[in-house]
Amino acid sequence: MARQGARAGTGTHTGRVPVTLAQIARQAGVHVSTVSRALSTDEDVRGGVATETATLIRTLAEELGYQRDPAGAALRTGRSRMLGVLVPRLTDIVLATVYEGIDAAAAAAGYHTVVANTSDDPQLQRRRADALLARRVDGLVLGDARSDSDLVAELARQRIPLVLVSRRLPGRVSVTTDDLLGGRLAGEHLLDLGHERVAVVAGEPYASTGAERTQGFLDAFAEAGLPVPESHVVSSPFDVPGGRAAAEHLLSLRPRPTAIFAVNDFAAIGVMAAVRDAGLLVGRDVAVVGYNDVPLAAALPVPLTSVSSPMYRMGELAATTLVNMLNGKPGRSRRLRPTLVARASTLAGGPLDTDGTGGTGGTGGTNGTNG
Amino acid sequence: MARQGARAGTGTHTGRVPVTLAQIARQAGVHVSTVSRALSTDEDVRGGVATETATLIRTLAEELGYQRDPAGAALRTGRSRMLGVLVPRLTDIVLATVYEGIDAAAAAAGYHTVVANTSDDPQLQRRRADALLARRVDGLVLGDARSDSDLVAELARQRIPLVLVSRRLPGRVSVTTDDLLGGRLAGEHLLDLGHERVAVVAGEPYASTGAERTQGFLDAFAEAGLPVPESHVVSSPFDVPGGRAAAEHLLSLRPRPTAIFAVNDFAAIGVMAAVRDAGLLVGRDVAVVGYNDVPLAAALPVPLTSVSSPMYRMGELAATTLVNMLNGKPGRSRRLRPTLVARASTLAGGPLDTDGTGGTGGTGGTNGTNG
DNA sequence: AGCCTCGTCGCAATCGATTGCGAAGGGATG
DNA sequence: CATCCCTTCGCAATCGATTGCGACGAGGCT
Repeated sequence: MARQGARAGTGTHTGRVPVTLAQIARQAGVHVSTVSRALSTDEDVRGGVATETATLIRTLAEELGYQRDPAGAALRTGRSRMLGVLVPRLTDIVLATVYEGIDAAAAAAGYHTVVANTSDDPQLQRRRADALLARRVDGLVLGDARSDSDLVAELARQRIPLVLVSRRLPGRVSVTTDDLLGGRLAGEHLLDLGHERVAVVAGEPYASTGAERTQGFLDAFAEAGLPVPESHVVSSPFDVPGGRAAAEHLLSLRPRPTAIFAVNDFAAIGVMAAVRDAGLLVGRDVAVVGYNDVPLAAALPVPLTSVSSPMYRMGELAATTLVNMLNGKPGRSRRLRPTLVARASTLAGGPLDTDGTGGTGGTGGTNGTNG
Repeated sequence: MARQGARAGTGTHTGRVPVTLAQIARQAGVHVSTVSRALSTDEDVRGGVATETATLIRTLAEELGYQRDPAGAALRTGRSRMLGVLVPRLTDIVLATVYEGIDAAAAAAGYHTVVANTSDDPQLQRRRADALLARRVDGLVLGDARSDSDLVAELARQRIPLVLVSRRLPGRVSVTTDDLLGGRLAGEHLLDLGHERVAVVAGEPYASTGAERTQGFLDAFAEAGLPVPESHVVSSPFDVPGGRAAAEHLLSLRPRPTAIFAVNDFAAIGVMAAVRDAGLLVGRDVAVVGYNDVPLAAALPVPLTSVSSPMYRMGELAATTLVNMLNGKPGRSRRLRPTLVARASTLAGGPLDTDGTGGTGGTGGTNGTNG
């Protein structure tokens, strides 16, 4: 029965007592239900209380430093005002950036978020989703949707409000970049530079991102009358070692491709390493294009040409979309427009870089604010 | 009054009805209080119910797919089983890794975590902390403690259980690496290589990490009879542009330093860029040492010598420490031991690297699991 | 003047879990 | 055989917020 008194925020006054609706009601000389209504954000509800009474209650609440108890509210309403977020890995700066956007937009709408890593592992995805649901989140933002898993379908069948982000899935509400277009931009860029023998590091087949970026790229070359043979398209993990291994294979082909498109910047960094190891020069002997334009891309010794995608904005939109759905509005998928940022990895010897060494770019943030 | 039925997890059976303690009690023919006790994790409490009854109830709960409603439990007990985490930025891979450790350990102890970015901004720190407290988190893990702010003191005065991670503050429970030792390791490494004129990119003065790493480094050189002049120690942001700007200044000094220690890997990457821009070769003309040994350090064109710190483990320990404190045990600070990983950025021309170009290392994960 | 309507607000139930207290029962002991 | 103790479990209060319903009073309308 011993309950420690609720703690007040760092902000305002108040001493020890847990300030509840009843406290305010007593001081205002009204019933708690009136206080509840006066403090509600719902317009219709607050309309039920006289303006004068409402302002009195609100100033009183302010003075006492009242903060609604989420547990009480959640118990009564059945909604927790918490959103669950699933990502492959938070140490991946792409998803970390998306998550920052999600959290910012959610906070602006009065929601908190709880995030969990799934390592792109179907079993972990299920476990983490269940854990989030056990926490009674009001909805889910999934950043790790796999086309070879039925987890999303199951969740949808349970009528759990959810929005996909970064990756798409047919028939689901999602917020992504237009990966087909992004891949096409990469292809057209290389076509403009005169490349005819190109290869693709295509990422994991279960991720729509890799698949669609690859498809868009292939479309561009096919339409130009230079179809890319299947042997020049290899899948790989979305990381440095993955890109490196894939590129080692591609560079062993004869005739050797003059350009490689990697569907992810980290894989592209691995590609660049493999190019160097083969005794070739990135940008002159082999052009490299990445995807996402992470801050590091511009800071590399040979700055990386990359398709820039609005990651933070994607997160924001995903969160607001989900919140709208929770408010009864229908969810609508969005595809954001990517742009290509050309740098030395495709332009060495060209207008932007004449000596092939590159310099370190350096406008990029690549931040490390820790210590 | 219309409450949507609680949703069951993806896992087990159950149909529509929200399965509560009352449900189970009815089916088991006992009172809800008995069910509550039988399902409690607290040994003393569960002892109060007969083993036979307990197992019956537990299997029944399992079959029905019962999941405790966090709101109800939180309302009654006053504890939410949620931990708040504050970090400067989640897009910083160092703190992201620490956070992954925190979350994993918290989950293992039955806690969820809620994380928020503060951008190292004192105002944001306060706002985010208040928001977390309003969510009634049971305790706080702070990864962004500033020596020039009294936020931590205020929180402590309010008797809010908290543990610092990554950065220390005098008199507070913290889990960090031994940054004095880490700085010393960097210094001794350069001394071993015969360097006599060195410089330090010291990070932000308000962060204990930068300050102590710098101090340890300076101690090593002072004890060797080669004190580093104050002009060779400059503070800077913990990011690439910050390190770059600081290094540009340091490289303009005459005589030029032969080695630069940056208290953070990202700053070190900026240093390397400045060295290249000055027409010098990293590792031969100027040695560079970083700190944290992020996966990228090994994957750079010139692999970066860095002081490796157990970031994930630090997070784990911080979380378990906080959970212990919540269980009444006294909190004890921990300082984990860092190790130095020597690579080409200090060894070019030496045993590990003979041509100065480095190759791209490549065992490092530098993962990007997204798409 | 009487009746109806609308604006305000109080009443009380309700959400789900926890826990101090007390009661009932069985077994052990004097 | 009576008493006491211990084990096991039920009772009911409680946490804080929300909300349908009903009551009351003032004002307007006929």
